[in-house]
Amino acid sequence: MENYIEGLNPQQLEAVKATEGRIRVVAGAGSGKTKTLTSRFCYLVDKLGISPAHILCLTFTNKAANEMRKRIAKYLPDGDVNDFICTIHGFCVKILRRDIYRLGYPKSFTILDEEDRKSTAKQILKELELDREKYSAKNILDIITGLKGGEDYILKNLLPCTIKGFEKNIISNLEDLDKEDCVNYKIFTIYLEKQLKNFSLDFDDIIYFAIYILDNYDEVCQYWQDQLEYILLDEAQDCSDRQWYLIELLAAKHNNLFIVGDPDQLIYEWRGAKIESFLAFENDKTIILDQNYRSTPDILNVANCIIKNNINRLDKDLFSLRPTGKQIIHFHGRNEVEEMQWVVKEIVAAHKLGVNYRDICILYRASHMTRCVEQELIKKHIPYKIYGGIRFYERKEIKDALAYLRLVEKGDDISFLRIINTPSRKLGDVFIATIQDYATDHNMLLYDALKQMVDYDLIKKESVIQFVDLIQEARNKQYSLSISDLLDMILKDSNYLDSLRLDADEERLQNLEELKMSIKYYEEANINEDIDLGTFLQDIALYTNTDTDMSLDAVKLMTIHQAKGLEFPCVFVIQLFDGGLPSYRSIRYGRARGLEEERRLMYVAVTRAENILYLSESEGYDFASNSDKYPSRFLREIERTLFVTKGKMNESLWSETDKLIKAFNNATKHEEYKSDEETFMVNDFIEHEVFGFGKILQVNSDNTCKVQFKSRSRTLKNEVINVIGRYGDGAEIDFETGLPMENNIAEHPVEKIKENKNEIEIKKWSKITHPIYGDGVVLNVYEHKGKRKAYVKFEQVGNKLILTDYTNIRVNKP
DNA sequence: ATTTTCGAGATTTTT
DNA sequence: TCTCGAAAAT
Repeated sequence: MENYIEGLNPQQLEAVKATEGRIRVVAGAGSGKTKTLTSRFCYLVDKLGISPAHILCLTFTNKAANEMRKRIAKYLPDGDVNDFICTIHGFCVKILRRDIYRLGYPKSFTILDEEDRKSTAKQILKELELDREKYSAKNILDIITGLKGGEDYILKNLLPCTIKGFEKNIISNLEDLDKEDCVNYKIFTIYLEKQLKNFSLDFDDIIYFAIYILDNYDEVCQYWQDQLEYILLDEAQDCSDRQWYLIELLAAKHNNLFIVGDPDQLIYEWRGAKIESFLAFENDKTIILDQNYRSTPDILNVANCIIKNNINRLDKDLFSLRPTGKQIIHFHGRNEVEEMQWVVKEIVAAHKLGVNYRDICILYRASHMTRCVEQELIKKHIPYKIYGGIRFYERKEIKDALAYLRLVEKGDDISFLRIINTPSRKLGDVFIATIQDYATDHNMLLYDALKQMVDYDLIKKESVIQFVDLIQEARNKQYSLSISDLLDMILKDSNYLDSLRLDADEERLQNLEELKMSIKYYEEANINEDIDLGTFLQDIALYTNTDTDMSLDAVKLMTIHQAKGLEFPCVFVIQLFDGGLPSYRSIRYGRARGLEEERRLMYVAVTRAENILYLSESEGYDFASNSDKYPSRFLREIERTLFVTKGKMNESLWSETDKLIKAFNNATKHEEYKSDEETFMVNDFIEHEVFGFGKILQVNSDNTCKVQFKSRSRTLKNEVINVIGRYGDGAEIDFETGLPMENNIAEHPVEKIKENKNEIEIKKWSKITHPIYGDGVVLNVYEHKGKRKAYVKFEQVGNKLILTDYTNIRVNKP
């Protein structure tokens, strides 16, 4: 039982044992992040006697959650696996299942995946007869995501309006909007209407609705805050603002929030993650894990070379104590085929030397890049498996099968439209339009409309009557049959299986068998729980990956995004041309932020490798960016001595890359990274997220400062430092406490706060009480970036905090 | 009314 | 290479 602590290094151990308060761990790639998290979980249960039911452990992917659960189960003898090791979305669904009835939604609300959203968007295109030149399905979804992410949705209470009368609410705002916005809001309204009609939430809504319920129903909020004594958050750098808001809300009572992340591995900026959120996380203690146990020093050197070109980051160099390994190889192909032939040749060679296929991974930026490697792998009869790509639950036959189940359970329009003519019942657009009209006239769901029309003898088509009979029968048997038997019945009676057999579609049939197996497995795993069809469908909607058999002895192919958090002895990063990685889409118009995110992606790719790293690219023409291919600028950033180039390469290609870099630099929008109008002055006392307290020695013209920290001075970007005080010339700082030495102190600012209509001063040495942190002493009051801040030492927390919100503070009489 | 065929145009990343 | 829509064929 004790052994979960074995083999931890001092920093990891510190992170495990710092159980109370807000702890931030900056965990570099391969620094034993998962190990630290699992050990901490076990420590909480084992040493502090906390029930796993009171520990929330949030991850970003199901894969990570499963891995975590598996590892923890190994140490906790009872097999005491709890429900609260899950993804953020998974946890929000738990919140919603319990309390969404308050918003008038059924417990078995539907979860829409991307394809469902897309088909809804297409309906809207048709209904509004939008100009196809101007609007596409993707376009519409972007508008909707944008509006949902915008302030209006939550703040102006549009979200609860999805329950009733939202239309009025939105339309009343229309007059203020110019024409284009008007169309956007119209699209948005119709989308919400469709969602409401079917009681369906998309992935974003899952988070927003959970926040809404917690914000508006105090007893619900209390319930969860009480329950969750400790919260652990994995991959914290990829949290969006909304997710942060949710997590902070959940943690507000016990305030034991432990976050682990690596700013250098932030690769979801495009989904709302902000590097600043992680850097600005207010914390009692920051622990840095910078020893890498995964990779050889050679590989780490390459990674460090690349990532240090990012300006907006924490300056930390990973080190490895492993012996020097195999040199990194770069291959240049004259064309794509040559590149892939070389990759496959190296795989064959490695395999002959005893490397298992399963230990080899091929990484790429975009999923369509698999094509060319696949061809070569097939030719040489090398087993391989693509992870992601068309995922299991996104396959047509699986979605069809699940749509049948969903139609039985809920009768929603999206499922209905998906399978009403699958397999073919010889029904076309005209037929569906009549049903749609009927449904609109009577304000009904499409399926209900169809059923009524059949009941009233308005439809006499045999195939349709059969269809309705089938669904009705399935509904009758819904509670008496197991889910797998129910599915069996539906697939047989609907002739879905027969239609596949007719096409001799062996693979699809096999996939359906696999689905049945996984349903059986699900039923067995939850045998004690009261699962119904609705719960099952929600669970499966979140579970987009099968990612089970990682053990299969086959070469792995995946996107870099999917490889996050994984490691492989041998890694190939392919298609490293400029425009591929960095992707031309991210860096056009000179987007500096875009380029930095791509660079982090490259960093993630390189740091997946344990022993051997291959980097390959080739000449030719790229359809996507409409340009010739040249080596990636990231290859250019690697010191030449750190890798060897193979293949016939004309050195002049590098200068083409250099031209691209130059063009980019000319177009770069530097204002993205411009610091605030903050003035930094020599002798200002500052605090840095990681290096702690320091004093400014020198202010440079390029938005950097030279800062004296305890043991050494560093030159840092202004953005990453925080002024905490200004005490006049010659003042000295205590590097431990951040306080000025007693001599030479200039005047202290005084902050006035309102309490019960009376103004009360807080100033240095004021004693205050905070609702969460308890009693504390004010060490300093200052203004930073236009915001009032108090620097306070709290007794209970045992550390100092910067407070920005005084609303709940009580000042104690001296 | 449905299915097949053909050609043009587009291609990131995920819960 | 794949996807989508329109036109032709069934």
